[in-house]
Amino acid sequence: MEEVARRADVSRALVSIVFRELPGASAETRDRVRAAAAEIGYRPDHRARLLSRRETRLLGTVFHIGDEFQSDLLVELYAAAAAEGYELVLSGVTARRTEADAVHELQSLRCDALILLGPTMRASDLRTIGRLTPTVAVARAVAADVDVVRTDDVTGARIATKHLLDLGHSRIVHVDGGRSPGAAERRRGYQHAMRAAGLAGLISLQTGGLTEADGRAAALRLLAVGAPLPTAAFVFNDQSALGHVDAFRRAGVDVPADHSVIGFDNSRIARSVWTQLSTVGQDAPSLGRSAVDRAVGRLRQQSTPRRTTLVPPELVVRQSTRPLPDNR
Amino acid sequence: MEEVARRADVSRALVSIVFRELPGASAETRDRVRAAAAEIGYRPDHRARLLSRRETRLLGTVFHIGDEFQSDLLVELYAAAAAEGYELVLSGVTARRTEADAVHELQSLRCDALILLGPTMRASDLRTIGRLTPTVAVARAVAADVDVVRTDDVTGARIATKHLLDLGHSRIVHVDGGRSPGAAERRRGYQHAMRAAGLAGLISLQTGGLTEADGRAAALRLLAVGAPLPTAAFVFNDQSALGHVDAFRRAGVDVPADHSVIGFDNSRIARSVWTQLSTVGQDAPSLGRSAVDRAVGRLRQQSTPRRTTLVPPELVVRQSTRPLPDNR
DNA sequence: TTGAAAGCGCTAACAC
DNA sequence: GTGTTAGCGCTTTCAA
Repeated sequence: MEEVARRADVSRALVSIVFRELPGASAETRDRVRAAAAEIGYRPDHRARLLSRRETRLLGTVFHIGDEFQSDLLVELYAAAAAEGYELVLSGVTARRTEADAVHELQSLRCDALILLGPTMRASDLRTIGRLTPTVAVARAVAADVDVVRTDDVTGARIATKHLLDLGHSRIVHVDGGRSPGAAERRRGYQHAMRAAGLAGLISLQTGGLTEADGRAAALRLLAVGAPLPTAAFVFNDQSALGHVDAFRRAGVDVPADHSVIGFDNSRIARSVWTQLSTVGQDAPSLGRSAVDRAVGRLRQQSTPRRTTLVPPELVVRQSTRPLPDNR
Repeated sequence: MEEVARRADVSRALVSIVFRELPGASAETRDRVRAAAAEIGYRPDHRARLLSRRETRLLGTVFHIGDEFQSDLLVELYAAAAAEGYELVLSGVTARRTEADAVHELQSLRCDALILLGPTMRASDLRTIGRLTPTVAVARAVAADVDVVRTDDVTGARIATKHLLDLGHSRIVHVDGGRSPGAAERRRGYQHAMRAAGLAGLISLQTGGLTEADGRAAALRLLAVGAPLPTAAFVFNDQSALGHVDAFRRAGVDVPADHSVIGFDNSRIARSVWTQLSTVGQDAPSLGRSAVDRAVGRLRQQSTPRRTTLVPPELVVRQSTRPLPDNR
């Protein structure tokens, strides 16, 4: 820095001002300083900067490595953070690196706030973290006293069911997510939609889960009961929906001609030409923006009450859902 | 730190020793210090630590957010780095955040070495980076003067082709990756294997690419030519292979009964029950370990010549490849 | 715009 | 084991 100052023939303080983009230097001087820095390849030392600043302007983000949807979120978080003048610091969770490990790393960096993607830790641990640092939990309902930003699962399930209803279906089964996060909400949304359509009597729930195997098992149970089969199914998530479709097809049922299926998540596999699965997609851009907004908002105004932000999901119609044939 | 020292009734220096796990403190003292730290929730300030250390013991890692395989690598890198006493710092690339941006962040943190996953930047830029900081490029062949750790594509292609040959096939087509990274090597491996089997005359190449659409287009071209169709295909990657399979099936060809297909990458979609694609998998654990070993090795011994480490891939047999029926 | 001074919370080196 | 000193490379504050 000293060297840059010397070359640009200004003071060290001025170099600092230029690199922090603060007022107090003429455009001409800024150019001169930047040129001098470029000459010797100077780049401000981030470590020193962090240490000396009162606030780090760091948003620590914990994510689960390999999670497809969290990747989408990270993309949005990077953009939103930059727009707010904050920097994102990533800390990944793996089988051998716990969420607690990841959080500790970020805490020791003195991040101003923490954004936790799909945290699975105990509510009490979350609360402890939240007391120390402003914390936003994303994409998971948690009972701890922290800000939460997540998709409105009830609405999502209602949208999915409504889509099938609009296509003329009435014998619609819901293969649920068992005890998975969000499963209760999606059951509720399905039931609401059915009741709203005056089809309370046709509400039909099958216990499912997160995996293809879960979807397959539930489908086999349905098929074992025999006719009348439901003409449509709303399945907890895309993975399970694929198992469901596969089981129905193997049993000789034409999907979607004789049986429509809609999933949830808009995961990558649902987009493949192989599957072309209709589904409900989470709004990653909104979730990302909201998460950063909440974090930054709390930093600006400490006393805001913690609250949950619900982001509505959107219907994604592909090839696995069709109007009910006239003869059914 | 001062406060911890006071409570544990030791000097600040001792606290430092305990937290760095250096020799020079009795077990009893260590316990006392740790207890005192826990009492007040003390955790060493990472920023200060980084600033004062001569070496940061940081391995900066640039990865492309959303890339499935790079996620697998990150998991291994975290483990390998920890084992070597280094810390991993992640910096993600998105549509709006370039590799250069990601690298700059890591440089300003003064990472001891850089690990770049699948770098797509120009060789000259890579060279510039490599001159400043020890750098390892992973999973991509680059002509710059940096260390490279990548899968042995030639061997992988040979293994895939050999698998088909072992099943009795001889009319084996290779749908290649066009100008994609690795495509030339895989073509070479295929040709080697065919020649080694005395089938040079049956070598058949189709121009393909990275996507399902590419695989489909190549398949349609093959189908248009009419019989005799190849009885097996080795396709550049899993995605393209799925397009290939889909096109053949739609044309009434039974895969795998009448046409075996093997892909490359062992991507998540290949593992799905839907696809059950035989493929060639990159050895993520070895690649990750090798990358860290190279980086750390160079830090310990600056003068090591730069070199490329080739990691052999492995055959993954699933349901898309079958022995050649006797009547063919 | 400048210059000076203090400080961020550690590590490192050394004498004790 | 202790205590001291000297940084690490910035930001922050203040008076000029």
